Amino acid sequence: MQQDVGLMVTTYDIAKRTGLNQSTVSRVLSGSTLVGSRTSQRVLAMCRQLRYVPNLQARGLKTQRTCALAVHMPQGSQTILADPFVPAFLSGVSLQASALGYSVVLSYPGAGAPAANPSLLVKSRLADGVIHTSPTRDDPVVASLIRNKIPFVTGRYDGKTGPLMVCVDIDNVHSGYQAGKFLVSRGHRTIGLVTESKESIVGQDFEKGFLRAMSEAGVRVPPERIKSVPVTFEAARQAAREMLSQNPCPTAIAVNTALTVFGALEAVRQAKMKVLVLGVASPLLTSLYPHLPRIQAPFEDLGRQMAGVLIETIRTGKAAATKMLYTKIIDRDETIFQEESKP
Amino acid sequence: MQQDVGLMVTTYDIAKRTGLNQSTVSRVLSGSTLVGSRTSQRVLAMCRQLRYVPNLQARGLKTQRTCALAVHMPQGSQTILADPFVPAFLSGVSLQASALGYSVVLSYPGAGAPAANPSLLVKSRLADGVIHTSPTRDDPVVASLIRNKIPFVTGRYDGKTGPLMVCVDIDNVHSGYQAGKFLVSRGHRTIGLVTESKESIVGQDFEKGFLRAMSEAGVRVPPERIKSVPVTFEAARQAAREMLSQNPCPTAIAVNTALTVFGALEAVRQAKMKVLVLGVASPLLTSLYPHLPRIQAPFEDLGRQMAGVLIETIRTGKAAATKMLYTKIIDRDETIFQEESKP
DNA sequence: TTGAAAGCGCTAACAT
DNA sequence: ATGTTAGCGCTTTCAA
Repeated sequence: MQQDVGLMVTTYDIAKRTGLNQSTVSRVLSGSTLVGSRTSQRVLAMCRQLRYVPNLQARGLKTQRTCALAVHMPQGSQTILADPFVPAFLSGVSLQASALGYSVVLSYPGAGAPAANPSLLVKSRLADGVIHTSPTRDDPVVASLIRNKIPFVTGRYDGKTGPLMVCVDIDNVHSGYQAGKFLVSRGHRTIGLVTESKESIVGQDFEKGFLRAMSEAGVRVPPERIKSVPVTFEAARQAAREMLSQNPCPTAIAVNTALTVFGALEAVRQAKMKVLVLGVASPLLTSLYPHLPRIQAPFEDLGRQMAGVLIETIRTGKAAATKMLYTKIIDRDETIFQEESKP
Repeated sequence: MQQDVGLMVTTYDIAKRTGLNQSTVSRVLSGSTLVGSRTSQRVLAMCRQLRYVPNLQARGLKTQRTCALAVHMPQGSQTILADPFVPAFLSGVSLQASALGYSVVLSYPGAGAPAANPSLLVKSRLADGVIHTSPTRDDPVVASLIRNKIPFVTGRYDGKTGPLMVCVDIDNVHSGYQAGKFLVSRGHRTIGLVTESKESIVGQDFEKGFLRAMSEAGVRVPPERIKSVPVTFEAARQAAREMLSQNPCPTAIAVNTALTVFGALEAVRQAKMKVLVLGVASPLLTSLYPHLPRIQAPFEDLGRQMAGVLIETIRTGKAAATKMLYTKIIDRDETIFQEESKP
């Protein structure tokens, strides 16, 4: 039995105890092939015995890598504090990162020096690249990342791109299209749409896909049946209520965020009408309304993919290809609706 | 204007360009007083000009610190993926950490080598200490942390403690007590209780506080009016439904998790009864039922406090004092209910 | 196949 | 008040 010394065990200690050179120990640990299998055994055994753990700071200083990803959360604490997808997303990032030998550092804006600026996170050698969730239009953070030649991945972005920048996002055009196709396939012809405000690319894309599906089905959607609202329960309820008082009244309403669905559902409930609401799934939605079809957005997978693609970019030194993820529509019987043609 | 070289700017570069010694540059940057204010100016100016960013790996290797905290998330991906408080908690941790000059690394279990074991996170010099959310009974992670002399902070813990271990938690006895007092003060005398399963310390504490309030008010609570359920919507709905069919029927039900409230509310709705449900607040609860009193748990503050206390422990080398945080009851008119005496 | 030696960028004695 | 020097623990040439 080995006593637990408080001091750190180094490769030098392993070398001393095995009678080998410190660099040989290092070779064994980095899996070098140019080392005898006998010595390799001895070294490995001693590492276990002394509970050797490599010092990542020392390794990183030498190799100029950190093997860490920084996740930069969006501004607007209000939104982000309540976002039900943050846990799933972070879990995806973290699992994929650690599967590829990377760790994850978190960066919320609003505070201390390096955390505020993602570029500094990399320049100060806290991470090798940045996951920048939800870019704004002409995002200054994106500009800074490009200017500083930082490998990073972000969502769909319309502005200037860079050689180490990758976009991975959920395809909201596809999502809206599928939602539309689904409702049509279930016999609906008078369909309302509640999306987040016009500013949002997410909302715009969803609407575009939705309208394409309508047009393919020969369904006309008058402007009063499309409402863009702030992402709040109350705004969504108002919008849906107005829609329900129209003539003709929609038989279904599509909603593109996980929060606003509840507002629309409440409006329907209060109006005591039988109108189908098709919205983005959250665990709570399924609990509250178990027999409702829903749009399932792959947030954990988004985290996984972003981490994977970023690591690839870091390793190869050139941007991986843009990647799109697709939402699924889960029907009330838990089957998956899939319209073949993607827009 | 300075051209943007891709290479890293070091203190040596600053020294060369100012004609000073590299160690003098280092002194200036670490705010040493034994340096002339003239030279200090020159150095700082040159640092700005060359956009110098300190290399934290090098600094850490030398100082044997990382200035980073590891946050270790609990097991059971199902729960954690849906937990609405994760974002608020992480934001609190991150903001407080960066305010004190620390960064945050994330560790979800279930994957790669160092991430799985919080002790290794510190031994591999990825962090100086660990935030271990929600310990289990006789938690092996806690044991490992103690054994390895790792500074860490966790929730309320009954088992063996260690010299670098701190507990910070929300006082659930107090929470249950306040909930009980509040309901009594509003005239209720027949009150049901739905808590999470008997195994959970959180649930036990809440029940203890609740019963104390009842006993102080001279209200007897028969066992059938207390139900411990798994933290699911369905289980809570069942439990509440049974309770509503009892005779006498409760006029109020207290619920101690943010998810199960919805189940209880649904049961009340379906029974078409006017029974008050007092549960833990989530953003969605306030949206869906705006005119309901609620128990507000300070999760962002919990993150802040855990980070603060952990950093203190790291810096001083001895455990900070245990700290308790209190929930608040927000009444329907948004005022805060506060019973003076704390249990 | 292994050893010797240099050095990543920084801090912190120690010397001046 | 500033310069000199020695490492922190590791990887990686270059020799042997």
